[in-house]
Amino acid sequence: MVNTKEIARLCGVSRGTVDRALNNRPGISPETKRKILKVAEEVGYRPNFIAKSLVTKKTMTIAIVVFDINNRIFSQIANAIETRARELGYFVYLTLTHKKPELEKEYIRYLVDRKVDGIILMSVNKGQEFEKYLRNLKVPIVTFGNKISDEFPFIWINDEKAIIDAVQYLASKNYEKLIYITPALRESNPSNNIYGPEQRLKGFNKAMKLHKNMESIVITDMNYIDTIDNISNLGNEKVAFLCSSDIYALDILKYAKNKGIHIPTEMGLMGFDNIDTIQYVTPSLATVGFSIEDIGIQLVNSLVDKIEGNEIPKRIQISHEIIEGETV
Amino acid sequence: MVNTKEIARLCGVSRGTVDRALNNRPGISPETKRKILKVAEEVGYRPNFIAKSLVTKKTMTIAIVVFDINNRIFSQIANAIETRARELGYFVYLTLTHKKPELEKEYIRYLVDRKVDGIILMSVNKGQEFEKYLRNLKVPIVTFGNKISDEFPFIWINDEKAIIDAVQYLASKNYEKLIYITPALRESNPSNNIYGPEQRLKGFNKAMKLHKNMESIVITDMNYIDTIDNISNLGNEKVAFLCSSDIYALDILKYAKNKGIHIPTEMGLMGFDNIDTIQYVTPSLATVGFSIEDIGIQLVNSLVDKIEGNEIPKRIQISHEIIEGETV
DNA sequence: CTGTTAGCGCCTTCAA
DNA sequence: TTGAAGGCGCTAACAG
Repeated sequence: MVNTKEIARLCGVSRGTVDRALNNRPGISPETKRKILKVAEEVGYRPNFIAKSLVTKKTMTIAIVVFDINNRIFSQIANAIETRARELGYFVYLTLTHKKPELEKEYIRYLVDRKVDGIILMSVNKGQEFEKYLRNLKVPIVTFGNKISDEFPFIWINDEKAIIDAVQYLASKNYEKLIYITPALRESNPSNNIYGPEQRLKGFNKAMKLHKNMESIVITDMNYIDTIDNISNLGNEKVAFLCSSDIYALDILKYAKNKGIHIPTEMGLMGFDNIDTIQYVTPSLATVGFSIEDIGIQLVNSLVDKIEGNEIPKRIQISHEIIEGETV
Repeated sequence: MVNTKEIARLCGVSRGTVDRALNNRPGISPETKRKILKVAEEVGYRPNFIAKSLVTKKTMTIAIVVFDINNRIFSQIANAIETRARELGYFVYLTLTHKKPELEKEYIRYLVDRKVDGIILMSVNKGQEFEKYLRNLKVPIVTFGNKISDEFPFIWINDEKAIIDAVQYLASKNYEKLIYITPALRESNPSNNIYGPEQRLKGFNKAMKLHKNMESIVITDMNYIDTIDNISNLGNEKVAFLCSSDIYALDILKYAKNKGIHIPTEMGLMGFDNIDTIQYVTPSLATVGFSIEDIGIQLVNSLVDKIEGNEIPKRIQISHEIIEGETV
């Protein structure tokens, strides 16, 4: 691979002049510039981005750090992030933590060693120690899904309000008893960051105070299907299952079909996230939707803003809406 | 950020010695090594990966270049690739081409400028010019999905045989007429690489020669639902729809439900890919399955092998299987 | 065992 | 307008 030194030799000029020609810097005659560009073209010159990064201290690289992308919602976000980042000239590292706090810390560390310009993070870690860890890294960070603290910009919906709206919607459909499914709460280690699910649960509890005539059960079990199976008295009241994520709702839908339980006459069902998978199921699933793509775009916009030294908002709230469906 | 020069100064030794301590290189006394490591620890020294890459000419980075990851199958592959790559110490760039040939070429070029060690590619481009382009880049490449040529290692199932098996399976269920759905064939520009869909169609045509008593129609239209709607005579023979991808099958399933067409009594339906989405639909979709995770792992293994200078097989064939379902 | 020197390929400053 | 020199932070080769 030919470098600027070689081009300088070929053109009989100095490397500084070659640099001026190649990077449109002032202080060079049109002729020599033309000549240099011509030679560069001929020999197929390509700048070494690594060398450039070493001196400019800019890698034009950001990283997305997330559990995994098997869950639709994360792959959709990653897709949006990559697309927007490329528009702004950034390449993106994909980094999966598999919900392991130590791995997450290690990977973030490595990314900083690699001099990424910024990080988009859905964290498994939380707490003061972690905040200090991130702070010391001195790398621009924006977060989504699981908030870390007010210090790190958070771009997401209002989970609490969204669940309240969902409950309100179910109430308007005359349900008398709600069973809230949120397995994440027990599934993960207590030291893990589960801000999202926590906010949603908080919303649920608040909502129940607003609807005092409604009964409620909260299931935090990963074997929620078994648990449901044991609550066999679906008889007396009009009951609905509200799930903290569509994937659980889909599971329950499947269960109900197998059991021959008719939805929505025998039980109501509502999800959350509006992942694209649900468009293929029948009856169509009621859920809470929001623009995942918008989140991805805003994450990148904010991060790049921060990278460029601007102040950015600590919180951007994405709007949500109730998606009606045949399951309620 | 402190560097080796600073540590050398603090320890009163030369940078060479510091390097020996930090990188476990021989030729250093245990004491000085201990001392240097201690100081490095204290000042929170972190190696600059960019600088290191510049001299070693290794970035420990690979890239995955693919259309997008909205399609489940690609996000599953990307997930597997990232996971395996991290195990081997590589970070991965996610690069989406949105099926635009020029973008793909440009991005690959940039990745090479960034000195990625290798590329995992599902190509939109094809042809001799493109092959030459890749060859000149002199970067290790492995491919999946759309083969480019025998020159570039290809890790994938045998699409042709898989469709033949699918037809065989449908024949065993006594279907008399098959309608093959493969919109990709017309959806994309003729100069695009659609090796996968082409192989599958080839398999379908071959299979039809083996089953001369069966009728067949091939629909290459993106508006296949409309087309199907016009073929209203589902009356006489026992007919099945075979789709080149599960996403089309899911679409048809939805259509049939809306139309009140009963599956499988009034028509059979079979997909391809076995994406995880289908586990939630009823009736359960018959399809062709294979280990997507295995493909991801093998892609990384092969690429890294090649990066390390070893010869790797030009073709690794992943096995497939018929997944039975209630739709046939 | 340790220090010195010379790069990797680029950018930046200062002189000429 | 151009050239020369120095440095980004690290590795590598050769002396001592």
